[in-house]
Amino acid sequence: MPVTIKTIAKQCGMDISTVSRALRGDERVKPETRERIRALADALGYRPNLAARSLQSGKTKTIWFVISDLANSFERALAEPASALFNEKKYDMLVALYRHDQRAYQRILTRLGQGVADAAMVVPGNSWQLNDYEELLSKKVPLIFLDRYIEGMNACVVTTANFDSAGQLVDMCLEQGSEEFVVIMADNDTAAKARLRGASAQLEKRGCRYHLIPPEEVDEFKVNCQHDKLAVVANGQDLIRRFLLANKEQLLNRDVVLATYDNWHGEPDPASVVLVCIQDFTRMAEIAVAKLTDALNNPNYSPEMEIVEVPPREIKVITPMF
Amino acid sequence: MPVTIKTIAKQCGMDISTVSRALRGDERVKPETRERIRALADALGYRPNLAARSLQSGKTKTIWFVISDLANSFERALAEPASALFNEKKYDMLVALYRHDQRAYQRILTRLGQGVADAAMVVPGNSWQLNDYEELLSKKVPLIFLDRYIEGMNACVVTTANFDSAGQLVDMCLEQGSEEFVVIMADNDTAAKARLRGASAQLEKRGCRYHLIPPEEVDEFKVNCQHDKLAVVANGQDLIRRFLLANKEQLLNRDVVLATYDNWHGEPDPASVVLVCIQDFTRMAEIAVAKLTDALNNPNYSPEMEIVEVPPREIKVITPMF
DNA sequence: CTGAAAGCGCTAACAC
DNA sequence: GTGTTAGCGCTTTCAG
Repeated sequence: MPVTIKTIAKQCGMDISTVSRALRGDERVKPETRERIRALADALGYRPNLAARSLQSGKTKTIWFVISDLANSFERALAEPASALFNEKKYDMLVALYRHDQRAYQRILTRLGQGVADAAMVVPGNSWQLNDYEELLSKKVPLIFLDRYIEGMNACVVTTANFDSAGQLVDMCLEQGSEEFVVIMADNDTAAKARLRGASAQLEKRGCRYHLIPPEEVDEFKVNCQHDKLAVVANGQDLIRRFLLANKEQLLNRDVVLATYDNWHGEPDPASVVLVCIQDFTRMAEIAVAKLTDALNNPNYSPEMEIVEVPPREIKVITPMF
Repeated sequence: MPVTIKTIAKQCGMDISTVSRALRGDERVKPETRERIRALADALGYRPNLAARSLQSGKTKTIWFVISDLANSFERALAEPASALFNEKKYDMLVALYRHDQRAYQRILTRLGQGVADAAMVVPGNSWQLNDYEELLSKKVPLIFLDRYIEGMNACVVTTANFDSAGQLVDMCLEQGSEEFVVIMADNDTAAKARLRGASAQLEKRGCRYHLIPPEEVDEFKVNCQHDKLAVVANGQDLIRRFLLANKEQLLNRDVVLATYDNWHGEPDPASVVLVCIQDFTRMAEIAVAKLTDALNNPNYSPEMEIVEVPPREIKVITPMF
């Protein structure tokens, strides 16, 4: 039998309400009895039943961080600082995975609607609909979107300054001498869209020749370069590698610069330089957590559209080690 | 006001108990009324309150997957299949991070003791103590350890066949012609220990010259090679790269083979070949989930020491792309 | 087939 | 300073 406040009450001949008060540090309980009760609770290994507490209070002191999977460094880099920050504010943060699975994701939203968490941070999939969230919005579950968001949705969004950073990457490639560009970018979510627009806008502005490759075609697309110095800009190392593989011959005698986001593993080969735009995960986590705790502390919270753009932390320049 | 079974009961003039039964598909409710009630519940957007349900039942239908952070591919690769498998069995799986932080980890164990989850899968940190778990063990919370475990603990463990796989890697390096080995491996957890033992045992058996480098020293350790064909065996790409960096000069004119676990990003440079032992994450997840659901369905479950060793899925051979 | 009632563990308004 | 009581939403006997 688990130890409840009732057990404790019996053992020390007090009423359960006194025990409850003592354990939660209510001023009205006489200091001695409070200590006596606490000591007893400790001795018995008492643990408050969270289900009961949350049934009573309507709160869980839990936040869900809803993401597709753990493949993307963005989500991963965010999870750790966010969890630490929530812990400081006496919340537990848990990661829920929807695995690119519509059913799993509906299930998570349903759970949130059932009050498993007091609020949620979400990195949505790119086919998600506004009306999936209607229930949560109407229940006023504080919600914050990270990186990308659902268009038309009334919620706070924390995202990297994607348009600007893509332009910055283009300019840095130019500084490295690039004369022609390959841009491999999707436009299936708001973050990708902004990057794509940012890169193209800058390239137009600089009057550069460039090729736009949709990620689906990267394995077949044969690029037709006119210049010797090529830059490849893409969302992630994997896309770049697949492009390079598909265009091996073209690239053998060319000077290549690569530009991407978040991560580069290993040598720059076959490029001379890799530029990596590192997003400011810590800052984004801080902002998201602050916004969410504000909402939680605000009794008449109501969702409001707001987009917070966080500039990248740095653009890392990776050169060969060997 | 949220919709409860009471709301529904009032609206259709039935008792709450009937509504409860109808919603959970109890045979005793007349099919018509059952449908009527269900339709009404749907229309009102009823969502069962999980806190209430779990207070009543003592169950949460939730599993926690407790890991340090999302940096290791092992934990990440496990999370997705495990979460899918649990969903199939009507459980929600959530990832809890302890961030290499003793307090965070204690907090998680406390929560588990408070019944936030019906069971947990744990990848423990390497300084964890048996007595941290006493409470959970005594409360008979089903627990399963993955990859590594707490020595002396009465719990089921699912791990890769680390001893054997390390030996296999050594042999495959030999097949590639390696004549001398560098082994960079820690011995601070049971999995690392097994790999270290496995590699050394095989090297002894084959009579190979080898150097053992503790990970802490990898950045300074200057290896003194006698042969031209060197193999570097380590837990992870990062350690290997740091070793290579620290021993650049030594390696310039040597033929190098690298061997590691789980992942290799990018080109093999400066090696000719990288051997990557891929653990069988799906299989491990399957076993862990099966064991755990068995325990959950077993009314008189009691923890029992058992180590399940899963052979690696494959040893991938990575050769240069360019 | 349905209703009445107890109770899961805890909190909080209200007594005294 | 402490006890009494009602109730959070749901499940589950037990009656009828």
